[in-house]
Amino acid sequence: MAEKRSGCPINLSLEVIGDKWSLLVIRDMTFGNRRHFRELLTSSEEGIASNILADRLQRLVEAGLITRAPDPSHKQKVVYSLAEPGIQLVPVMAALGSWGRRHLPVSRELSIRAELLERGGPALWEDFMDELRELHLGKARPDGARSVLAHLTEAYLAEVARAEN
Amino acid sequence: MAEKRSGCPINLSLEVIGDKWSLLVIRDMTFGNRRHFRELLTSSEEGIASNILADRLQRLVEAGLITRAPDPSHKQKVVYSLAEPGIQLVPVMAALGSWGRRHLPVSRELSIRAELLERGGPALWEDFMDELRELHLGKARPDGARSVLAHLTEAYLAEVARAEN
DNA sequence: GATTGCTGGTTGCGATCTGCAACCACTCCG
DNA sequence: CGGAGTGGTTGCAGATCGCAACCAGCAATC
Repeated sequence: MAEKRSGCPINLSLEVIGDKWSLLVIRDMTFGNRRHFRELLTSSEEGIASNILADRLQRLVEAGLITRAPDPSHKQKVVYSLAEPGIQLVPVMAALGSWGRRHLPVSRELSIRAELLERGGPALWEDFMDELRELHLGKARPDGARSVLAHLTEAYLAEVARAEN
Repeated sequence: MAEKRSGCPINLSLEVIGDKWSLLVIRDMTFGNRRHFRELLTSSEEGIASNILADRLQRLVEAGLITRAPDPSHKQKVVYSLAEPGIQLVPVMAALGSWGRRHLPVSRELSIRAELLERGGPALWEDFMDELRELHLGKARPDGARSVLAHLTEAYLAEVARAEN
């Protein structure tokens, strides 16, 4: 954070999320709705180490992408939430997912969400971001608004079930 | 490259371009039309070191994002070109640029391109990618097709000139 | 035909980051 | 009180990074 190699938007973005783990943490919070340290640690597909996770969470809080708050239900628990800048990474993850799906050896189960995000386009991303604002920032939204998260998760689980048969 | 922590598209993408330099090299090739080692080395806003540049170029070639070819005009010269997967990173860079422009302390000159890419939307990106296919892959395209690169570069230079006054 | 400069790199080395495993203080539940 | 669960911290070996210095081959210059 001290550094600032140049004022280029791409460069500055990379200085914040240009490493192998930060965006995966955001991804799990966004698509997996994981909010606690242990959830992020043990449910990670890639097996992040606890010290790396602690470091990344701290950095992301400092950078303003996520927030950290005590959980009233348990005095030692901590809830991590996406802040607005973190929520707005949805299009970035969608673009990255589309690219990876096209050019890299992805697994079908894990790429179904990327496919749906790509097909849904910006309109779907906006709905998803509104849903995240509700989940993470407590902003109410109109009754009957579709749950993109549930849609994505169902599709993922269906693929998992299909792969097992 | 040997690793493959998971089959998630986002994770796999990060394993290829998830570091602080790879995407900057692609950016300079894409928006600055830099094709030679020295160009990439000395014109880099961020001051990449030569060993890092050499390493990243090699990795990007191995990953299939760019190609390396001898330059007929000078037996020791080498030309680096974007391959199709590298060209298709345009939407990723556009998304990353939009995000950075919104949430980070960018400089005006360097963010004008991100702004134009954002305003132009996917239609502009497609034209730009077609132009890159012509420049890097030699694929002809219809006469009279607009040059997005020239447009972006002019806007950038105009901003530089404006900042000096 | 020696010099000078440009070409794409390589080498050495210290600092930093990564990844694994073990450990810790605290809190809630029974 | 005992045990499971909480968010982490600590130690340490190995990999990676980043800077600076250096290098051999080629081409134009003097």
